[in-house]
Amino acid sequence: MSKKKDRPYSPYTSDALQLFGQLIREARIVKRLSTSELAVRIGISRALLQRIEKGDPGCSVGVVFEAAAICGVTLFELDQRSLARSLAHQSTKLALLPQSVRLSKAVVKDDF
Amino acid sequence: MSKKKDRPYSPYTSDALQLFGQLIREARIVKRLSTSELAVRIGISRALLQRIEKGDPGCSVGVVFEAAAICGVTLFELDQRSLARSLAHQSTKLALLPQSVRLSKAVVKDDF
DNA sequence: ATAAAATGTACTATTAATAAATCATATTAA
DNA sequence: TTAATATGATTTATTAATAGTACATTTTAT
Repeated sequence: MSKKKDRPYSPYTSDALQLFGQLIREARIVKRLSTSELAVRIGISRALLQRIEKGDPGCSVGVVFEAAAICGVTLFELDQRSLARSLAHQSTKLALLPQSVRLSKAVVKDDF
Repeated sequence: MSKKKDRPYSPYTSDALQLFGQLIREARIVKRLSTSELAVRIGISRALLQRIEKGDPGCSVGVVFEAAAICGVTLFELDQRSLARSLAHQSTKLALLPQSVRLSKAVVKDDF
């Protein structure tokens, strides 16, 4: 049976997921943690951690990021402080952009 | 009511999720795409895209990465080819590590 | 100013993620 | 080698994610 959604993912997404999972797995092994031990630290089941390490796209992004954080795998190649600063900066930048996107009709009366 | 799981996320994870969502939002606006238009391209509902842009940790990592990919937001700051190469390299590296982690008993008879 | 359109929320039904338990297999310290 | 243990895989019950819809609000081109 197996009624899973089977969403189409781009190769870029699939590769990124796999790479991310492998980075977590490598970090875990280097730290000499078993899947059970790490799962407990993250607060998830061992089965879920195994899916994360395999790059399963169905895992929630929060637990995947948390697993990375606890393993010491950086996100955006930024440490905690740099990440906080980037977020603040990005928030400011975003506030300056238009709040809603609408297509402007007739560019400039379509001149010349 | 409201029986949501309420997992504890570290500040690092929360910040990373928010930043990621904002990068996607910025890219969408710069490309002059409405949330509806982008959602269609990603193949998800508009509501889900809005949760992604807000940095909701409950979204599945696959759709979040796919949204980024379609918006042109890079993962690991790598383009498609570099990402594929990194994955290949990481796979090789991982194959050289021990397949299972076990704690070696009695470090050195606990001497000091 | 105003009207059209985008965004923000909220609700429900359906589908999928997750935890927990179990068993089989693979791995490694001794 | 072998015995202990980690890993892989599966199954079931529970909980949460997602799509779809609708409606209120905000935004912006005119």
